[in-house]
Amino acid sequence: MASDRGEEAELAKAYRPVDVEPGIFQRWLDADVFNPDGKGSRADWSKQPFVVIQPPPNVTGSLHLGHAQRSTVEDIMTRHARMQGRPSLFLPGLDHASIAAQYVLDKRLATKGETRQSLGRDKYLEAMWEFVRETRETILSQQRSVGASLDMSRLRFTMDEVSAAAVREAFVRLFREGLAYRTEALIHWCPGCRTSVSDLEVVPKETTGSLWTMRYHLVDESTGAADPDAWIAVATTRPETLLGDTAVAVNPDDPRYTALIGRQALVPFVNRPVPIIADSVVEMGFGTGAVKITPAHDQNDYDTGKRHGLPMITVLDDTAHINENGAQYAGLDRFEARKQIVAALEGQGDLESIKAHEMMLGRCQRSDDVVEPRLKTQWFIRVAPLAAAALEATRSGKTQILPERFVKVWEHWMTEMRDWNVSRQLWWGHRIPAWYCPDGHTTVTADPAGPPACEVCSRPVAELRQDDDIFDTWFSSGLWPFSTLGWPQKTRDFERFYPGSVMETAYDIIFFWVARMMMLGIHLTGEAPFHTVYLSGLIRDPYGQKMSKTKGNSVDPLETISEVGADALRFALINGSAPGNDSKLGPEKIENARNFANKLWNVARFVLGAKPGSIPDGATRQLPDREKLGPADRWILSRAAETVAAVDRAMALYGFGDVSQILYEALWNEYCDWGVELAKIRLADESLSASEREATWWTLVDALDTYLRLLHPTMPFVTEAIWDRLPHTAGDPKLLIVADWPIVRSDVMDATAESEVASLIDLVRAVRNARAEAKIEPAAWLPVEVYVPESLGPTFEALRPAIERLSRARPLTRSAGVGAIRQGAEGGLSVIAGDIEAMVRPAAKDEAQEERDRARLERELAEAQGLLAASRARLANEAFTSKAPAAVVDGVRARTAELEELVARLAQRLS
RNA sequence: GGGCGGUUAGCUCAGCGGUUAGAGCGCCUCGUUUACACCGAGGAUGUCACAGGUUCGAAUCCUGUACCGCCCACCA
Repeated sequence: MASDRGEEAELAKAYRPVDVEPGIFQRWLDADVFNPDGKGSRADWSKQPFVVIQPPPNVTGSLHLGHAQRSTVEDIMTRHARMQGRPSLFLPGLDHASIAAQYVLDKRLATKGETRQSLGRDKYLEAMWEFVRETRETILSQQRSVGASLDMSRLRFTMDEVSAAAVREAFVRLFREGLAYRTEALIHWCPGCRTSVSDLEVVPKETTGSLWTMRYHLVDESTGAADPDAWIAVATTRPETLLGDTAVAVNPDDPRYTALIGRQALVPFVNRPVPIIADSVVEMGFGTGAVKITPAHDQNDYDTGKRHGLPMITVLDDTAHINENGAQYAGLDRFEARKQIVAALEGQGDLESIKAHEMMLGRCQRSDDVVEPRLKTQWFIRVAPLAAAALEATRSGKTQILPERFVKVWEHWMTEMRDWNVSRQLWWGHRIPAWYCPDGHTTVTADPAGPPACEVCSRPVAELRQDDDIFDTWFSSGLWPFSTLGWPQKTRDFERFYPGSVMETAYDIIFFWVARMMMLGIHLTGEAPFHTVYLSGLIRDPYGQKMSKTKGNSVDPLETISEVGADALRFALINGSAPGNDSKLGPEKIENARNFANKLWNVARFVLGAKPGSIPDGATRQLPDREKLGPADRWILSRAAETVAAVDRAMALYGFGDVSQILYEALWNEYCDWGVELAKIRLADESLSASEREATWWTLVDALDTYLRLLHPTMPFVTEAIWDRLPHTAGDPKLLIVADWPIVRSDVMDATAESEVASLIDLVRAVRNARAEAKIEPAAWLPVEVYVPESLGPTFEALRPAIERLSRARPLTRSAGVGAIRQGAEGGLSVIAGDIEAMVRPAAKDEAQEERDRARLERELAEAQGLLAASRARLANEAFTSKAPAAVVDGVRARTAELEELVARLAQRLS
């Protein structure tokens, strides 16, 4: 393709992404430009490296729109930095996603009649590795199809050896510092996944349950037996846990129960006498005001139990069946046990009532099973000191959170966070490097071979037993920004690329991931892992719902890419979206983006095809000689320079949506609609010298070159394809991806050209408007007389052929004064555009047409008068003139004068 | 229960203290001028949710209200 450069490249009439994109990606790969150390890299190592951190997608996953959007944002930042010459790293990776991967694999095994348990740990892990080998390429290739310029030479997987070493090292350090500890505590248990999960993995869901009110008979103090006539009624949503009850609690201030405090109640079925205790957690107004306390199966009760030193009786096993402590209910599933217990209570007359009850029920994020609080011995990370350091980093500005409104959420959460349970009773993940000896000592080591012996009593390793559990996936994800760079080794990459620049992710994993990276990163490396946290919004369907395959409302990014191309998809995902805001993506938006890609493609076709024959093929691009330029040329160059400045400003604020909008408007409304249209006429103007026509063409090329550079991060494929065919300067690299980001060229900024050309564009618009409103045959050429102020004369003359053609004016005559035009107004269409006045002369007298024109002028007059009145009223307001800034007051004065002038002119035309 | 967003043209959204509130789509009228009908020219459409307040000036800032959405929270 490179060899086509300069030749008359035949381009398809419509932009066809399929013809263009695969080849381009391959060219980038061949040139080795994604790797900042690659042979095609033009990285300037004296500049601050740019490192974007992406959440590594799940190995078993496939691309959805959320990924596509994030990859796009990350890629835009990376490409932008790369073009600025900064060594830029966009590191690809995969997450092993313990629980999610096991969930998927288990389902798969189930179709073959196998289970995790039937295979056993080793076989299961083998199966997992095999599975992961199959799936891992999918998501990576999908990311590439969006155009993500990932440096594949640095691909990392959270289960690779580098990551494993980091996990062990991190854990050992935390353990030695007392920040990792093992204890029995109440944790969330998912009976479906058969593992504990962290607080975050429990999703509370609105559920209609029942509130059962049941009687616990009091223990007769003299006989020690249940008193059939005395009871305390308790309300519960979980009757089956009564098997594990060890108290009944009432509020100490509740007069109804004061007399009962200190007495014993008998738990049904298990016939356990338990104390009636007083605790202020009990709400007097709820239920009966008396609560059964099951410390081993409820967070609240656990706390109450701790406060009162109550026994904790576990009645559920790993599969949520009643265990041996459940008397006759042992072996029953929790819900079956509930049913039977309720029935039994009712049978013995101890069930007072059943009421429907709205409540929040915790379910497993992964399997949707109802999560069971229960006691387990697990490893925890002491979070308070880590969170404090993370908070310090955001408060001091070492790490900035965008958009800012998330800071409050962040602060709140980091302040309230409970210790993090990192043990998982799963197999796919990093096994906890802790060994226990029969004497109860714990030995922890980073050595992959394990410890030689118990570090307390020196028992040989053979007598030690390694912890069966693995770490929560987020523990290894939390090390991602540095484990990927080889930490704890002081590698070259770690030195150069840590800490990262921007961490990009959707706001829904701010706690799961961002918080953990911050805490672990600061603690283990001494530095916050990134300077900026950029939080993206979620992509929703056109109805604002989360997309999901089961709902059938999901847009498949790959399908979209095959239809409209990655560029259009990227543009659609970025345009009109603001950081942290959810955005909706429907077919219209994608179509609009596709149209934009096509527009760009076609204007490039035009420019390439319009090359004057006097310019040899393969000529080097040069900035045209300013002397040879027409006003429209100066205008377009100036507009392009202004656009560079505007894009730079938006980029600095991470306003990628703004960037896309600025470029959309500049390219379509300015460059295509006027720049190219004006240039066409000049290019065909035989009265100009060849060098002048060449200068106009070079201007088009120059501005297009600028726009392509600016647009490249957002739409890498089309821009690369077009740029390839455009003439280049000697210093240009072969590929746009490594070309220099445009600098703001103040030397081509030209305020005079901008305002003069804008005035004449307004004139053309006004003439067109008058003609259309009067319903004049669009194709008709009509004589137009025009008056332009003296100062505009030269520009007007230079653009005369263009104005003629674009406003279909023939002949276009210039009148010496306004008066002359106004005098001959009879039957003509009056046009006022700023300082310029014109008169369009229809071929024949047409009463209806005149009437329509008059109506138009009257409307314009009324409008101008309204505005004038408003302006005058403002100036008449003493408070305004004295208090508003001088510039604003002057602006209104000038505006008023203009309006007065306009009103006078319109009135004169109508008289 | 606490917190955070949102409420702007028929639809989706941008604008977040200063002239006449914008875009895309849709709609209406025209149009095959040799880049583009995935196009061009022109047009219509808004008490910027509501009520107060601050200000010379409010869609924009403050307070409250109403809906909608999300996040956090141990009423069993």
